[in-house]
Amino acid sequence: MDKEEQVLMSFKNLLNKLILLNKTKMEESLKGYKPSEVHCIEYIGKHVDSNVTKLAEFSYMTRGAISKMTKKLIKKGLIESYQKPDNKKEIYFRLTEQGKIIYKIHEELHKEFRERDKAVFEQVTEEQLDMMIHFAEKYSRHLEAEIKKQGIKINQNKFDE
Amino acid sequence: MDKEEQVLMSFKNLLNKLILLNKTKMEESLKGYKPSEVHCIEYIGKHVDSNVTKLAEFSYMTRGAISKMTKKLIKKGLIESYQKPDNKKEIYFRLTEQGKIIYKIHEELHKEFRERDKAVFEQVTEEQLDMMIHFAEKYSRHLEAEIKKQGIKINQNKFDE
DNA sequence: GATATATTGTTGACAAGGAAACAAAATGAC
DNA sequence: GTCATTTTGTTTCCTTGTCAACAATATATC
Repeated sequence: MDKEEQVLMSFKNLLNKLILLNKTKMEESLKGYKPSEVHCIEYIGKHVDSNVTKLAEFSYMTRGAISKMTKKLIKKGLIESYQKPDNKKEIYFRLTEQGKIIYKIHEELHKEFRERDKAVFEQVTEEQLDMMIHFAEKYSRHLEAEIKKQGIKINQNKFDE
Repeated sequence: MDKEEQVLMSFKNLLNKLILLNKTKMEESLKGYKPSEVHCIEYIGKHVDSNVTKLAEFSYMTRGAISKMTKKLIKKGLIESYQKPDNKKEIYFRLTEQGKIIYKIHEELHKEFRERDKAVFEQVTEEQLDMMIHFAEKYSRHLEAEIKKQGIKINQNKFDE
């Protein structure tokens, strides 16, 4: 295995572990809420006028899946939908009071995770962090161009958090 | 969003795009074979005496899921199982001739992917690659320790390829 | 304006994978 | 040796998410 592959493998491994650990932690603090649901709440909490399509793109999931999930979140009373007077097609979401509580807890958890991993980040310089971000974004843009070239719809699944 | 978060977000984004693109490419070349199946074939091709448990650990999936998948792969004639005379419990897998063909095609695809992304890697130095690998592995080990501390079983899903 | 095309959200059928319970065998404790 | 514990693989039930078809609305073209 050469270095190119090694980089990607180590990233995959890292994120798998991170997902596993954080998911387990989250299930303790937020019993009854699935990671994908919390993820959805997080996005809605951070973006005004989020709708099914935008959520799907952000989450790398299909609109169908998001449609079902938002319905469930509405039923659970965590989000509510609304429309605008000049558009009868698009449906937007916002958090309910209960949803905001979940959002808050999730934020706290994130802080906890950061605290937990602080030691690791203390061992790299800011320049190194910048370098990695730059690399990942450059690579991302390269893939983005390839995806466009192929005419692939970004709707498939994977890697949330 | 601070830099710590930004690094992880950019990694997630990168891998999501990579998975999406490679998956689509793979579905063209290997019609009828799911990414998880190919992934499984890849592991079996690379490791002698692979069994359900090892495959599960490697793939971040449950033994149940792997058990079902290997059965399907056997039915499709891509792998075969065998046992050792001194162990009536463990069941090992190896590729059939047909499986080796799939393995080969997958290898070729990988080369193709590397070629496609060469330009990105040409813009970073070997030291930078080393640095990133080192960071990811260090972080991984940190999480590994945390996971052990919590007594979590590594069995959940996510991030293959 | 009218009409074709694209976008948005929804649904039902289906498949993949997780959780938990289980049997069989291996390992460990004594 | 015997008995308890652990490991391994399997199965059943259930949840999640994809796919594809669809209706409703919006946008583009003429």
